[in-house]
Amino acid sequence: MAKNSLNAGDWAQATLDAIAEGGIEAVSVEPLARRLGVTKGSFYWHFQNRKALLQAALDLWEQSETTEVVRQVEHIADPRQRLQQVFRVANSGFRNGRLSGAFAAASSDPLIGPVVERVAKNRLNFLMECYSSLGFADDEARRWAMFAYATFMGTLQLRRDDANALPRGRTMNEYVRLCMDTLIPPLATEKQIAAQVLREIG
Amino acid sequence: MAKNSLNAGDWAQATLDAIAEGGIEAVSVEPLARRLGVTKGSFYWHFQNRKALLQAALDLWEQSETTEVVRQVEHIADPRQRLQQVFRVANSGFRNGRLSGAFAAASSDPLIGPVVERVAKNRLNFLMECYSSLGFADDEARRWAMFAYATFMGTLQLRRDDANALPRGRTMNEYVRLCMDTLIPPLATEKQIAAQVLREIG
DNA sequence: GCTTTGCCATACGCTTGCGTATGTGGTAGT
DNA sequence: ACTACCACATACGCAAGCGTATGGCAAAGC
Repeated sequence: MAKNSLNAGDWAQATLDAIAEGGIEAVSVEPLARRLGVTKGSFYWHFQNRKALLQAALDLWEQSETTEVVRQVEHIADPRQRLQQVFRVANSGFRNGRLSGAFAAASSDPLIGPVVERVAKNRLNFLMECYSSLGFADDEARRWAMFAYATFMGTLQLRRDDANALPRGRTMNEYVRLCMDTLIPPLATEKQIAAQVLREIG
Repeated sequence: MAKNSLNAGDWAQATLDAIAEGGIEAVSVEPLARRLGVTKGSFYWHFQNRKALLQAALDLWEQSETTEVVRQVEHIADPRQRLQQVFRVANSGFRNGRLSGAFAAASSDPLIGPVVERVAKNRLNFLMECYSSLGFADDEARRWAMFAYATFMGTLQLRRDDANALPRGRTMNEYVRLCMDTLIPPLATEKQIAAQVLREIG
């Protein structure tokens, strides 16, 4: 038995690819089988039904969206640089953006909704810890984390909505820099000083 | 002939409702007919086929997402207050958020993609004009507009992903205030003054 | 070499939804 | 009252997709 035969993981990966292209409605057994060069007989050997396939794809996505992404940035000690890396990782890969959008749009599905909610909570908690490490109090860190999370997700959606609106290269770098400079703010004390100084000037 | 009979607009509205609940795959003739208390015979009297219905729903959405929203805020002269109102309007209505998400997730559809792109361009241009009115140069206004647009859309998605993450009431107001205070920045000259003062202090 | 097991192909019935063709009741006009 | 027409309902054929049942074949084990 060489590696020319498929396993459940191959099906789950192909399912994620299909979802990224065509949304949740693309999770259909026979088209996926044609895509993989086999027939339904193969599928119903590895999975009990369509629902089990969707569950496997969801597990795979949740895994790679938490463990994998966090692992790429946890080695960075400085919270500022870590946040920057999160932003870059979150915006790398057209596929991941479309996957997030597809799952979010289908969150009314009782199988998908809880997973989307857990992933969102995890990412929010991670961002919150970053801002806590920057010295913010809990409630303030939570607000900034939500703000940053919204901007990250919105940037992905902006790329999906109008690919030309987010240009590559220099202009994109300037946009990223603006977001990062704004989303990694001076600490509250520094801000108060600046505000006071501005008042004295004005 | 009283008003107990349907017209094309009723079908388009019901289609938008269905999309907000179940995504694009919910645009199916017979379930929609059952939802409206009629049969397919009614549908194929008002529309040529399913594609025409989707087109009508898209037209209706594009109309209400540009003309309608812009009309709610264009009477506000002050750019700062106008941006605040845009943020509040964009975040009002759970249905509109789910509609945007559903259409964005299905932007690979050749019928949907161009509409989504036009709507995104329109909203971006409107935000750009707001920032231009605040005194920003074109390229800087464009960056801030993209930033604000991403945050608006991301906040909507955050509400969809995890409804509990965006609390109502006081905490929500503080979040909105943080976003607005940050997204409506001091002008470049004021910022430079503040930065210089901070350097002198530090 | 014979059987077993893993992996898949083929064939079938069933449901859902699309599109069409045609029937049908109520209303408006005359 | 008779007709015409609007806004459906009904009935049909068709295709796609799900799930099942069964056949087949190559490698592995003994």
